[in-house]
Amino acid sequence: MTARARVKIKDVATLAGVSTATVSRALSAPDSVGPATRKKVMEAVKATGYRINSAARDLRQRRARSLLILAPNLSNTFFSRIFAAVQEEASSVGLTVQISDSRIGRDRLLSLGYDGRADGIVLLDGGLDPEVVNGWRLPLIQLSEWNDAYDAPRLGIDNHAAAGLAVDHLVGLGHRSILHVNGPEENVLAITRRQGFLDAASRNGAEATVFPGDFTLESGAEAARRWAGLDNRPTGVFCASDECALGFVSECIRLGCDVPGDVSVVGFDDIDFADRFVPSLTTIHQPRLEMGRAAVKQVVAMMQGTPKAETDATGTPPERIEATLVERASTGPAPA
Amino acid sequence: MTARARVKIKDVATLAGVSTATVSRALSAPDSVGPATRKKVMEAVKATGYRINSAARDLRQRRARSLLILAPNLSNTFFSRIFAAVQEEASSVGLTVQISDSRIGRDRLLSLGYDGRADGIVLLDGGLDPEVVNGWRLPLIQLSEWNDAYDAPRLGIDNHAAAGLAVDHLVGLGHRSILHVNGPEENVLAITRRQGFLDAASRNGAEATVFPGDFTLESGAEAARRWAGLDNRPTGVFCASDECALGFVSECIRLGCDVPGDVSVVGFDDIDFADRFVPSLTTIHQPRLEMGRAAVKQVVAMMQGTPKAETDATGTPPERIEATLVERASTGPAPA
DNA sequence: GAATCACGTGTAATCGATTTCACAAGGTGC
DNA sequence: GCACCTTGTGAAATCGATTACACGTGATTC
Repeated sequence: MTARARVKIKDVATLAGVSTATVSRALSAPDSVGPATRKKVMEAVKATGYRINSAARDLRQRRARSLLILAPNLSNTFFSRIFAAVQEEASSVGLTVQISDSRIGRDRLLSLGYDGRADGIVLLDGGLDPEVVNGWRLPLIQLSEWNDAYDAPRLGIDNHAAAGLAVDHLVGLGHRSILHVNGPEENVLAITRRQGFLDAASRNGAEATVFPGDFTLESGAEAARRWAGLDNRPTGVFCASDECALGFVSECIRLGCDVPGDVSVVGFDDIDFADRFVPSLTTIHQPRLEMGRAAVKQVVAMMQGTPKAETDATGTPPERIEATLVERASTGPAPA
Repeated sequence: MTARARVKIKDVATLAGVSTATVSRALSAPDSVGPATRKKVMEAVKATGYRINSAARDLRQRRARSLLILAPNLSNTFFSRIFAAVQEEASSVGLTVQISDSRIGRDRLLSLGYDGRADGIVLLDGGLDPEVVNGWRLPLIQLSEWNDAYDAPRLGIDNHAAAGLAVDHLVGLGHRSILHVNGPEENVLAITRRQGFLDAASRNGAEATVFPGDFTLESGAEAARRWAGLDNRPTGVFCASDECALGFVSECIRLGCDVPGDVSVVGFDDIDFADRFVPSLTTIHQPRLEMGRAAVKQVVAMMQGTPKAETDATGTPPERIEATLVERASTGPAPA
């Protein structure tokens, strides 16, 4: 409550009549000091309103009790729930969270993982320069997106198989010609989903078409206009993201087509609006809460020294988290 | 590139044949060392791959070059764009960003603003214990939400007036009976918007009704069901948030009502989906990018020592950022 | 030519914690 | 009653930077 100068451990020590070493121990390992001393210290702490100075502790302990989250676009709605999960889990084990757009300058980026402010990284971007990523000597986990050139474990759903779920669902409803609205060309997720789409279509003997896209609402709308102009319109559509799917559906409705009467649309991610949109969106559900939590748990495990041999083996199979298809109102039987 | 132990300033100094003081100066104030020395140092830095240890620098300089953002719910789509703006602006002035849910435990929260890890706070939550907030002795700005008990400047739109815009718009379209779906009882934004709604309705001589809500999609849907059960349904609806409005509209459509044919709906915030929803949502636009940027600029100014007298004057009028009404497809003339 | 100044640099103190090491006091075992 | 733990504590080194202060050099001023 004292509004004077910052109180430091020395002040607490003086007030309690002990040494700073004892105060430090009383706070970080209460069992290592005598009960009477502990009580005196705690009282002095309370009386002075002492709060530790993290910089000093971080310096001495050479760690920051902090995690860094990097994502290519902080305003992306898909990420926000992951941020929340990561922050929650991190906070529960006493770690603070630093967040940054991963598309800041190369040098700034390098510094982030190098300045000792974080002691673990959750990376949601597979598009960074591998040299930068591998240059960091910090426990790091790739979440959702990945890059084979990164020398770090990954965590996420099986995107190839998930795309298959979408195709199987559409085929099961009788759709024989299916369109895929792709994500950005160079994005691993997009590439994997696209391949999963093609493989599943071929496995099911369905006709497959692919339109370019970039995960955004606009690209979905654009694809819808292009789709509307086709002679033989595919009756089933699998979009590489929910935003794209929502854009597609909106534009269809605007163009006077009925969803799912004229065309069935499946999205990917199950973002918050997916079930509130009209029609609600059939989509691939990614358990983002679970993903965020698992990522933190794994980074923390690495921080606590999982044997190096295990963590930096490039061949480590990615940890898999189950994705499921949620059937909603944007898909229905193929029109006759 | 050397993969050996972390290199420190001493190593650079040795390699360059100068003292650590000179290295430090060469890096932080290049003009203060001779050109030849500077060159030697820079080369040594490059050769060793030296990166500063922030903990050491933070300790010595008693600052962290870091901003803390606090929001009541990190996965809220309204905030994500603000986060992005804050991060971008902060990064551009060399600050890193720490993020946390503001509804973590009181003690953890206190520590966040007290442990020297941040030297400025952007607070997006008006519902915290004022004792905690005022206990922090850090430049702090209230963004979007505010609390009169916080002893800190605020930044945001004029919510009272903005609600008026919504009402005026509906009245202008001929609606005489208007429903407001409120936000959480104790939330300042909700309270202010509600009051703005009531005042504007009375000023316009329109009939006003208020339903409870909590900003969520579900509460909007719930309100729609309740609205549908009324004998004399208001024809205009003003929701305290876009999510709520989207929930309301979705549910209306589900119930077979036409928007805006049977009922016109106005939202608040202009989140990303607002213009993609079908029908696209008429809403109050909050310039979140601008808000985030302005907040950072102001905190930074405070950090650099705007005279105390100015920054902690409780009577400082809140900085105002202009909100506008965006007319889209969810509102139309009142049915005859 | 003495006094003064500007400039570049090094030495050492400093930031505020943690942790190693040493040691005193009291308890055990034989 | 001696050797040997165990426990609790303090003194001082340490983490890795920044910076106050002092000093040497050469230029400027009168």
